[in-house]
Amino acid sequence: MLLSPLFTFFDNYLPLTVEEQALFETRVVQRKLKRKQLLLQEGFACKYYTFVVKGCFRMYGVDEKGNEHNLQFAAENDWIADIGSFHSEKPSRLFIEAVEPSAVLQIEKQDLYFLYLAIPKLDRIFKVIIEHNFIELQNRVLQNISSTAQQRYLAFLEQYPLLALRLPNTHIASFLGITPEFLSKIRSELRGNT
Amino acid sequence: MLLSPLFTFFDNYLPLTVEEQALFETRVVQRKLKRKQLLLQEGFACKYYTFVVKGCFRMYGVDEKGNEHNLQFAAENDWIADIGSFHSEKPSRLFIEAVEPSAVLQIEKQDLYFLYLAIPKLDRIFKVIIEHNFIELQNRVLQNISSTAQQRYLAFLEQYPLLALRLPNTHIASFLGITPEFLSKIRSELRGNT
DNA sequence: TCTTTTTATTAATCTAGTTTATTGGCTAGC
DNA sequence: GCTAGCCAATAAACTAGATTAATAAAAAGA
Repeated sequence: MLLSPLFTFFDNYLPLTVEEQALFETRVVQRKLKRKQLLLQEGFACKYYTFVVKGCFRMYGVDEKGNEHNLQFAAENDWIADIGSFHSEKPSRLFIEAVEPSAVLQIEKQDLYFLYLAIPKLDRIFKVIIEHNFIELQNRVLQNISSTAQQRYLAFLEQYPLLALRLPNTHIASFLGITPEFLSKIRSELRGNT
Repeated sequence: MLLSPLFTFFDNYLPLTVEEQALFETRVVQRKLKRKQLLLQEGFACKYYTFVVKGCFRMYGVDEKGNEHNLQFAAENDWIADIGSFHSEKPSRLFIEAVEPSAVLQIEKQDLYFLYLAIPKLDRIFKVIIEHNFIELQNRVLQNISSTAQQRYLAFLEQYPLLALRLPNTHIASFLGITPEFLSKIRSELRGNT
């Protein structure tokens, strides 16, 4: 069944009953995306909370010079959305793009709000999910303000070994806040090449 | 009354009933701190979720060279805790220090968990609080990977004008991920001095 | 008020990371 | 199985920001 990865994911927090799952199912839509297809575009409100079933996404901002900066990646069993824009319905400043051919489940705001009321434990579940994401992000900020690019790259490899294999280095460099050229230099130094 | 700032704070999300407030009161302790006094020390578990009634705190990590890196500030009506350590009860890698003489309200883990069960809307409230903090942190990460130190300093002044007046520049520099000397240079450039 | 500790500033030198340009290898999609 | 458009690597010149050191200014607290 299509939603089973999502319910399995919830099982890690608080399992939903069969009735709750049925209710959830009526409010979720599935979608498939090709490589480079956008889930969210700057200037538009983020309409969906998205759960990744298969594939990989990146959320990024574009600066005044036109450079892209990867803020977040999301692969299987991750959620991705511009949460601020989702709740406020204001235009987002971010993009979300499929890095690979992907499959997702999406919930609209009105449906998520309905589900929060109908299934109170969802407040608890999403509170814990976002707490986890918050902790991860806090570690990243601490890394950013206290470590060199090489240390951050090594930490990235350690924390996301599978993502590191799937993503082009240029996306990893952008996530780390350095240029692809400098990442290339770091990699060659780590290799020990002259 | 001592807890009124906290209940006023909750009113911005979902107001507590008088009964709920009374219940809350039995699980909260107040505490006063002198300048430089620690709420949390590296190596110890973070025992409390702390709400700042008066004063100002900084949460920071110390790197292998002994340099401090400010991860977060918290002033009146902010919450502060090492959330990961609080839930897991594992030793924290962070410090929380009073930057000014301060007054706080604190909840222990067992009490917070009790309150989550007794007052279900607290799940909702804390979900929204942490969502706000998450969005703020995400903006900061995007800034860190995409802007120069000067741009980050100007953004800090704009976003936290009052904090900028209360905090020594050395703490602001550490928050921005630069040295105090370089912040001094930025400030002199902004002043237009030769 | 006075003393001690903390904080801000300046300047010279050094380095991590950027910019720009060029090359060759891949791989997606036809 | 070709071909166009990515993507990785390298290198030289350049710049944002770190480091070191020394002095001035300002708060804290008693």
